[in-house]
Amino acid sequence: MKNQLKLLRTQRNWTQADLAGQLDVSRQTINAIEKDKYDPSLPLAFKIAKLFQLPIEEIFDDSQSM
Amino acid sequence: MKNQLKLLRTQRNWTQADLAGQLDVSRQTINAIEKDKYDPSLPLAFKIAKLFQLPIEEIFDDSQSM
DNA sequence: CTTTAATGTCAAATAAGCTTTACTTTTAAA
DNA sequence: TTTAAAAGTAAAGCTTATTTGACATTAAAG
Repeated sequence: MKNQLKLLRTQRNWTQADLAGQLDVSRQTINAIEKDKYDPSLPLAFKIAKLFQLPIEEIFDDSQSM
Repeated sequence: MKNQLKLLRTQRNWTQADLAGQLDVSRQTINAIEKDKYDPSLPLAFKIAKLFQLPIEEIFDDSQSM
């Protein structure tokens, strides 16, 4: 599943560690999601969407997965 | 995390097994999500949203979680 | 060029999502 | 009221998400 996390983060001049801090997850989790190692849990996806004030569908894109 | 899965399903007169079949998951997975035993993965949430043609935020509600 | 912050990655451990099998309880209809 | 379908539940096992800790690579600024 592709996502816009890196774009949204860098637009705000946040480091992976900054974003991780705001979301209460580890820096490695942010890195893994940005690098498409795995998808976030649904609750984490909600938290991300809320932080960026965007619908989940505008941040994550499942068009090829499953 | 609360969700509208049971409502959406019963509105269509689908059994848990029907829905599970369309989503390619087990009947127990549908039951567990409806009974709030756990949250679906993000890819499954996308699949559910696509099936019901609704935004994820209109099916799932994280207002109290995390 | 060198230092330092940021990013990438890996391994081991734990937690959460999901499956299968199997059984019990509820619902509803004949 | 019996029967069958649907829903609920539970255990064991597998997969994926997340953490921590550690180390390597990249970038960018002095």
